[in-house]
Amino acid sequence: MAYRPTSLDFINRPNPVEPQSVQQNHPLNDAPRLEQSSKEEFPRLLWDNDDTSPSEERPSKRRKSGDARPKVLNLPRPPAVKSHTKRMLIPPTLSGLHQPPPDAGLLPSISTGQPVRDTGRSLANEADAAPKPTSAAQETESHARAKPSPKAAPKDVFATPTSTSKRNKWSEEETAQLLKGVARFGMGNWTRILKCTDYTFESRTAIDLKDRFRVCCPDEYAASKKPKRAVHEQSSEQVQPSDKRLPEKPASSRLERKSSVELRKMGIEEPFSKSKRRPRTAYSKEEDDALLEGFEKYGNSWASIQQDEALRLSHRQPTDLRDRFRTKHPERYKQAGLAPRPEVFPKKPDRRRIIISTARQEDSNDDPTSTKDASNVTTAHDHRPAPKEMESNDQATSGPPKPAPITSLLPYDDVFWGAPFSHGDNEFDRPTLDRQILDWPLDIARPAPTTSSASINPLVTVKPPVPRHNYTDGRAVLGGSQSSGALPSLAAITATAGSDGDFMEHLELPELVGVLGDMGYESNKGGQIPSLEELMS
DNA sequence: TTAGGGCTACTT
DNA sequence: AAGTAGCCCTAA
Repeated sequence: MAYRPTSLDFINRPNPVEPQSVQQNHPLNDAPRLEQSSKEEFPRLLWDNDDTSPSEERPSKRRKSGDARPKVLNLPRPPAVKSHTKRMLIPPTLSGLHQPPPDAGLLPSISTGQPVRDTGRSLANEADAAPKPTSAAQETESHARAKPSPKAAPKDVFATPTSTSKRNKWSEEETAQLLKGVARFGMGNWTRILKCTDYTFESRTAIDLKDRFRVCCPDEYAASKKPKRAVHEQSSEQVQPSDKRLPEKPASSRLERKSSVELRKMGIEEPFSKSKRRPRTAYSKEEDDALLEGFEKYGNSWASIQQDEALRLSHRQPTDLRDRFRTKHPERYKQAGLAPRPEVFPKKPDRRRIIISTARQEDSNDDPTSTKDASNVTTAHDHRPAPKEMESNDQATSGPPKPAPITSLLPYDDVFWGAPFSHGDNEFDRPTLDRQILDWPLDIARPAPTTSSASINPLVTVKPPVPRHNYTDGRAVLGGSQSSGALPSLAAITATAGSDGDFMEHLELPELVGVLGDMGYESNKGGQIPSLEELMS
């Protein structure tokens, strides 16, 4: 999830008046933090953390990976983010800057003792001022957002360290900004409102805006959610003065509602318009078939597909057809030489645990009863296991719901092989087994393990996860699964060990035996995985 | 007109 | 809260 800066981010910048003198090192690599760096070091660290020659010019290009340098700081790296992305990720080098210094409570507040927001400015005055470009509006967006607005005084967290609540309460003024933005851009254009420099928000996200609007104007929001016809039917209700609405919500949320009088005070005369966004319409099987047929006929000429009357896709925009094909047939889309849909970075996994699920072999993949019931509307993930399917193991039959077993080992996207398995001083870095492995012998219905060993081989019990992410470089392709081209989990790799003798040649992942070796097991005997008893002992 | 990629409603 | 997918924006 995108990092959301808080007021601490601004407050905890190095104090220009009284620099810290306490030595702080990076918790991961013991490198000195930026706070200790001199002014000369600062840009150097930003641009090139290993460059020790001050006279050397800053390189105009990024260095190639082959340009080996001896003193590279081995910092963990965040996921690659495009330069123009709006996600605000703090470089690891700066990771200490958004944490309170150890002596934060001793430092005076940077805000000059005015934690109370300036609420004296009346909403009417605010409304009178038409949304004209302000000085803040003339700044760049990032600048404007990085610099706390004078209207939104930062919380005095140093003076009251215990009051650093995670709840960022909406002020009247901020709410007025939001409502004016909605009146201007329409409901649904939350990001646009957020980006607009005419309005200032306190570290809000687009979802925050939507949530706040839903609280303040629940009827308008609800009306905007209804289908178009229903919205028209509700039009009289929509223009009804909001202070006469029937109370359906608890009193607490009613207090937040904005009456039409209040809205008028803010300069909002017209009822809120809905976002111009078209309603979502799922694709039918007929449309998908026609689209596939059209693609085979016209290729990526989406306009041609749309205009072909025989395909009956004229109600879809060419771009929509492209979008649908990209989602529905990613492989074919890729084969056409087109870039796949940009990947959304998954949540950072918890690498403290390696969970081995006790998924049964018989309920894997081939069980048609466990698949999500097919609806008329097809989706692009039809070939994937639905979440319900993953939970359809015997553990889910009764009793309190257990957390769904995680069927992949060592998620690929955050593998940091250097430290966790080599640092013996942190037990949380060590792999562990899920307790559900202990249920395995109780399952009498289970077929005998494929190994002849009398001991339980936990790795045989691993349910190979269905690949979810495709990779085009083929660096991690198992056996014959070339077509999917997906990076398998370690579970999938180990489960197929022995059936495919040379699979290791295609992998860049570390061998499991190496991992086990770091746990204290000697590098294996002939590729044998240690038994559960050995692992548990 | 298309490609690339972001936004957001909706579902789980 | 996270994932998915339909819609949207914008550069080329």
